[in-house]
Amino acid sequence: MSKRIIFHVDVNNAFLSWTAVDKLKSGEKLDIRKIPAVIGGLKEERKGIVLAKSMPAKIKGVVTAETLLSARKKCPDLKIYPPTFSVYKEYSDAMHKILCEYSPLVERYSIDECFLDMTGTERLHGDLENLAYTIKDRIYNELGFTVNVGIGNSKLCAKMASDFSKPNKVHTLYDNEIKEKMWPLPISELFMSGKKTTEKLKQIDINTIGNLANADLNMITRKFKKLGYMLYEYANGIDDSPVISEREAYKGIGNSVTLPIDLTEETQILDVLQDLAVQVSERLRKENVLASVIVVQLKNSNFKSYSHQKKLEYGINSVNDIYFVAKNLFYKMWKEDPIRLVGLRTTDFVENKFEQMSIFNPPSIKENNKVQKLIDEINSKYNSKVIDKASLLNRNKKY
DNA sequence: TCTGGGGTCCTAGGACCC
DNA sequence: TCTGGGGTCCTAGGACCC
Repeated sequence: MSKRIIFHVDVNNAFLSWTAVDKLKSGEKLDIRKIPAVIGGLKEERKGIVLAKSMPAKIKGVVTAETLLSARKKCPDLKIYPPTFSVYKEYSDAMHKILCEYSPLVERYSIDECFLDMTGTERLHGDLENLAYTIKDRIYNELGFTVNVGIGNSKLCAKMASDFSKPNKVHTLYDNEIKEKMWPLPISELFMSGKKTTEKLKQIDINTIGNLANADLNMITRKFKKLGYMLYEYANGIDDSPVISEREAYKGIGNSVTLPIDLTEETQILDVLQDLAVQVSERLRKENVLASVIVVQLKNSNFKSYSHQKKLEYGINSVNDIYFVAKNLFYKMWKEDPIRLVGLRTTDFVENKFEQMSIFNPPSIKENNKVQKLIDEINSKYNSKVIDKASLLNRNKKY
């Protein structure tokens, strides 16, 4: 069987590039890619970290994920712009649309990355490396931002290749190039070898991807279990995972929020939890799913995270039901420590159409849901919270 | 460097059943 | 009686990705 040919298209510095392009398009003269600039949260709300940085900011030592405060210390003339996700979605959609012209199999891996399965398209497109350059240049000419294209015989190799050197580059990492191009790289560069795993691998003298590829598989799986097996295969360039063009259904839906100040009062935290229940239940109903596991996560002022979850015998998606379960979880778990982050996640979806009843299932759920759906419809029609829970109205939003 | 928010998957331990 | 071992489910926590 002939080898697959996979492309990985990765937007260079996506958030910053997209903000820059959008500003130019709306008539601004300044290209923020050419000055020290970052995309970051609002620092008054103490959530401020650097999400993306321009090259001039990088040269001054600004790194991703550091606080805006610290970034500004390194670079006093730094310009800070908030992320605008609706704009990012537009550019992401536009790029995806172009890519779909070249292959029927395009996978949206994240907002700024796509995989294309180009296997067997040579007769249509001619030389595929040339095509990669064509695609890259077309995206720049039509949309105004640069991308990297990685080419390989698997998704893993294509992805590793697109990471080689940036920006605006095409790289290959075919199976016969793995030894020469991938094995010399530090182990931290390997997909799925994060900070903790990299540290552990270094402790047993595995410092490069090649070291892992040639290590004893038994020893690796003993120490790292399933992750070890996977990393060993990755280090050898083995990855059969297919390019999947349709988005897989969500396995979980949740929201969390880092608060402007640590909360110490039970009622304040419950208010936040109720807000999250509103958000999460709206999303569940939009996807038309019922969740049977509810997870509440708290992070305290010392950055210690803890969570509690509840498995139900039936699925729920109304605000009242979700908040009820979440509230009970919260009572069980809260240690009366100052809380910095509150999270609410739902997983283990059950089919909405087979609405299950059980003796524990309050009979009001069905009626509740009808009302809830109606509220969703009205709110979406008027694009705002025309109808909301009365208890959410008069609340002190500043916490 | 006083550290976001959206996800997925894995593991270990305990409860419970046979 | 107070002792085994396997299977399954649930829970809490941790690691990784973008």
